[in-house]
Amino acid sequence: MSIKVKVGQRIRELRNELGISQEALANKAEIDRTYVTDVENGRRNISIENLEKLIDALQVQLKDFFDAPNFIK
Amino acid sequence: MSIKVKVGQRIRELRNELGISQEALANKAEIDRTYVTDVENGRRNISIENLEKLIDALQVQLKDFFDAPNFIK
DNA sequence: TTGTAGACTCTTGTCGACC
DNA sequence: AGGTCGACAAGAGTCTACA
Repeated sequence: MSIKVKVGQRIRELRNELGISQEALANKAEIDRTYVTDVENGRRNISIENLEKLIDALQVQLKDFFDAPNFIK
Repeated sequence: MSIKVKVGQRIRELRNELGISQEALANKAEIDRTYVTDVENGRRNISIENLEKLIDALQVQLKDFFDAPNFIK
């Protein structure tokens, strides 16, 4: 499975834990809502700057974002 | 300090620990050497796919790459 | 609320060359 | 070995609109 898909799944997982909509997350992170949809569905190769914004908005540390079974090799 | 700069510093740190050149790292990760230079110097907003390639080539886990003082908030 | 599509701008990422 | 430049194709990221 590609890293894009794994990142998308992890974002969706954390967003659901927070109980907020894609639009609310996009607003918090100050990025486009339709772009969040694409990222969650593994269709975009997100840059580190936008990934950091999303992870901040999800209120986790970068290292904890990647501390999930999917990311371990 | 921007995430681009932090990522660049961390890549350089880990590359130096491995004792390999930018060119050797670029070859291992299958990305362009001049691009590695720019990334290490914090001038490029790298995508998750290329960042994963570099981190693989540096032989660390994603979560360990981001488990450094610079990245903790 | 989420997903998709189209059109758009600007940057990523590659490559060759030179220092 | 590392840094920079210039040119380029490809893709990131935005926005409007509609289902």
